[in-house]
Amino acid sequence: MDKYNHKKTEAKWPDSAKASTGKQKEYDHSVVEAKWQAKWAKEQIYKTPGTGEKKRYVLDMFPYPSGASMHVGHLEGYVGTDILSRYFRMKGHSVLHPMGWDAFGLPAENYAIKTGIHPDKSTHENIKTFRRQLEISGMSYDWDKEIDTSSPEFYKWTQWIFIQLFKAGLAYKKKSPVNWCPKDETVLANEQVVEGKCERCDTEVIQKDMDQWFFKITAYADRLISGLEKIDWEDEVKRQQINWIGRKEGINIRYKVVGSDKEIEVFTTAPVNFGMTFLVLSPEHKLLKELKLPKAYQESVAKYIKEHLSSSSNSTNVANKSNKTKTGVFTGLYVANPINNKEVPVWVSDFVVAGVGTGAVQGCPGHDLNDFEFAQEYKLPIVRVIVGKDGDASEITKKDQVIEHGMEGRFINSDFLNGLDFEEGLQKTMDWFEDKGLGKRTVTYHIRDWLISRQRYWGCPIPMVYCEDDGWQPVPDTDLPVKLPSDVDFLPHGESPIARSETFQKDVVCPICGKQVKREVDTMDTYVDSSWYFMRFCDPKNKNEFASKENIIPVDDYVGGGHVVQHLLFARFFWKFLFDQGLIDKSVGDEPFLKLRAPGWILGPDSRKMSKRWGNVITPDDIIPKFGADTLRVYEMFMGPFDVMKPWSITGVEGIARFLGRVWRLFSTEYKVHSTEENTEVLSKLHQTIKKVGEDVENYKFNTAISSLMELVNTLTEAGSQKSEIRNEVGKTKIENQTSIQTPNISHQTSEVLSALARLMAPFAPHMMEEIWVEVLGMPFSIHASPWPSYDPKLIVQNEVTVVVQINGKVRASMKLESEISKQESEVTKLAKSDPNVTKWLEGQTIKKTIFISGKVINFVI
RNA sequence: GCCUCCGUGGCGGAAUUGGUAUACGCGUACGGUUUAGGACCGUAUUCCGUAAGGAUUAGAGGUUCAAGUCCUCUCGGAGGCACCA
Repeated sequence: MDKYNHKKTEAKWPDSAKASTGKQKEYDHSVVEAKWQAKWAKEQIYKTPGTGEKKRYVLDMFPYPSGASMHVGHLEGYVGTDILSRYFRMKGHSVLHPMGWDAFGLPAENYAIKTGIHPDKSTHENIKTFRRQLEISGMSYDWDKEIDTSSPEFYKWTQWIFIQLFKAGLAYKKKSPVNWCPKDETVLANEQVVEGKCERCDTEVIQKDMDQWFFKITAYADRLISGLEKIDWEDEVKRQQINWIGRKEGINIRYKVVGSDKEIEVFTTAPVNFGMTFLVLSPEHKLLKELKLPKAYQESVAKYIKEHLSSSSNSTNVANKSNKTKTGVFTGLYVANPINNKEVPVWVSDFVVAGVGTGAVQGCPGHDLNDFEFAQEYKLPIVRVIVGKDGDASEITKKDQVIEHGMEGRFINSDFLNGLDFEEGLQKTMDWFEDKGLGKRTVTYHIRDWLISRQRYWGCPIPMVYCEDDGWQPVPDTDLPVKLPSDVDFLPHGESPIARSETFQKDVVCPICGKQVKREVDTMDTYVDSSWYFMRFCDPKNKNEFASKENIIPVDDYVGGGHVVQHLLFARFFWKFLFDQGLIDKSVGDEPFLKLRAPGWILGPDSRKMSKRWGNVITPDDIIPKFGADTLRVYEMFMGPFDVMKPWSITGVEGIARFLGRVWRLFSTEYKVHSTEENTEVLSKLHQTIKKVGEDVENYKFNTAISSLMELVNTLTEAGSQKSEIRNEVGKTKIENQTSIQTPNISHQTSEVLSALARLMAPFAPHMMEEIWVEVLGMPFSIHASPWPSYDPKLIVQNEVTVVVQINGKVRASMKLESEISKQESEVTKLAKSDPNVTKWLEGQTIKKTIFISGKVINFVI
């Protein structure tokens, strides 16, 4: 603990500048940062330009303003997008960089239950804290575009979009088994159930039959997969989305139950029907109630069903059962396999899940691992119909002999399929069933329709009324928004607290017949708000539309973590829907987030996740008063790659503070480059850095951008100190005494270098660079509105390069050569052979081969 | 169980298409400066060795003139999916 209690010790910062010379102007970050933050706000320099050729939308996933304030980990993504925004503004783009609040949500309501403080009040207090923390961090948000999902101006349009979905047949109310969290007393979407538990409170989720609102996201399943090809996201995230959607092509086959007129339909992706030896129904299967079982089996089957009826039949996120041995029971029934006219037994087992496919599976144990395990457990026959690439055609008795779909193989023991390739044979089998009218090719999905009803208060009211004559009707546009009532008690009673509001149901009439009706009392999942907020940012004050068509643009750079499946999938669904409705311009495309990056977590100094529990939470308020926002920003970006986890280090922060101190002194000390040689070296370094920083920023490689800036600063400092040494000898003057920045005296040549350096650093350390720009370099306000430096490719080329001499691949010497010479093999060979280190190794040897890599390496093989 | 990504000094981490491994920063040591300092400046710092030299990117093999980078296996870590038919 003591190592990290920097809060307690009075920091000695920021008096570094004053220390080295009594005359130098001090850099007091608290004064400078406050000064420029006020000026930037007053001059509105971050206002989104109304017009502009090169529009660029840079967005953070907006935060939920929780009671705990922001910590330095939250800031990482915000600093990244801030650097991008500042960089693109300097590059001449019209940047839209807004911020807002995902203000509805359960924690505020739970807090209200505990304390009696209204969610509206606590949420807005939290927003104030969050906004202040962002402002003192020097963020360049256009605050004119700020939005708050809990404001009626915003949720009016959430409701309006709901109604559009309803009118398009994509919002519907249906009674179905749903995930119910007994602690939060609300239903949850499948996406919000993690390992059978509530995502928020970790309570075991139970199943309940309830009448709920759904959005038909399944209608977009295919497009949600195919659209991923067009966008720049991490492959990992794309894969997770594809996985969640879970598209599978296969066939539904109907089997006649022997001695009955009933049929059982199974879904399979791999109909290896000559290897089918049984059929399995899930315990929930409807037919089990309809079929007449032989007496001898009735009792055991009923008992099995009772014991193994899944507690969460609808959810595919059921509790972990996969490691258990499979159980099951024979029903006494048989079905006929038409392809070989064999009868196979029908079993019941809970390894077959009701919600997947048809809830019934054909058992082909030779070629499916689950079927194999089941067959082994109950001594059911195992027939081999595929030979894999190992050529083994013997009886299958071991797990690793099972050749599954997707592996290489050829058919055997399968009549007309014999000799066919695995995949080809499956297609032939499907053709056979389709021809006979016994089956039909189908596509199944893992994704379910999105359940959006919540029995909670602090959310957007669902704008629907129920009329006994006309059914569910949307509230007319002119009556929107349906305002959230304030006269409620928050204690949950298994229904929405709004149900107990006296004002909410007052004078509500059916828009069709005018009869007195009741409003829907449930609210929407907060993911509905976040599914379209980024569109509202394009036109946040529009009173007539959710956002006008000409203003909506997709997000170019979207930064945020988590929510990989939920938010990103839901938001893409909304965008595609509104796009299809013609409410988004066709030219901008049907994907909302063109590039997506997730910042890695910042861990505590103890390498544990920051949390109150470990006492390792560090907030911007712990750092900024002592080190300044610039130090915090540069440190967070320098820590490591943007997208990986990394631990906080207070000595690392101090290192950055030292670096910025060096930068300040570099500018505030008279600096000149004298000889031509140093001059070109410095210029070459500068132009290399301009190129590298630009490229790195665009690729989110902020850590290496900063290290190259450090190298440039080191080069400049060295060049400066060489000059000072000369003066020391000649003029016998001490460096410290000769400088003062009161009247900057900077040569033309130098100011070009320094002006470029200041601009390169401006996105990272905006306050100090503004101070340097205006007060030291005497340039007009603001550095953040000045153009990004451009580089000259000719100046990047170094005139001296190092060529390495290898013997058998081992480095034996290196030579500094002029660039031109380093490209000539004969010249380099001659020079290399004359190097004493090389001759020593080559003595008495014959060179078998020489490999020459122009300008880099010459390798002699002996 | 399956899939994906990752493993580089005391630490965080750099390294175009295979072409000087350890950039940059932290820490440490010594020296300087200062009334003093946890500030600032300088030098050193992968390991072994006085040196010449040798070893080194989790471990073991392989391809290559040349491997942190490509291939195979093993170990370790992170994440995702998890009876998906």
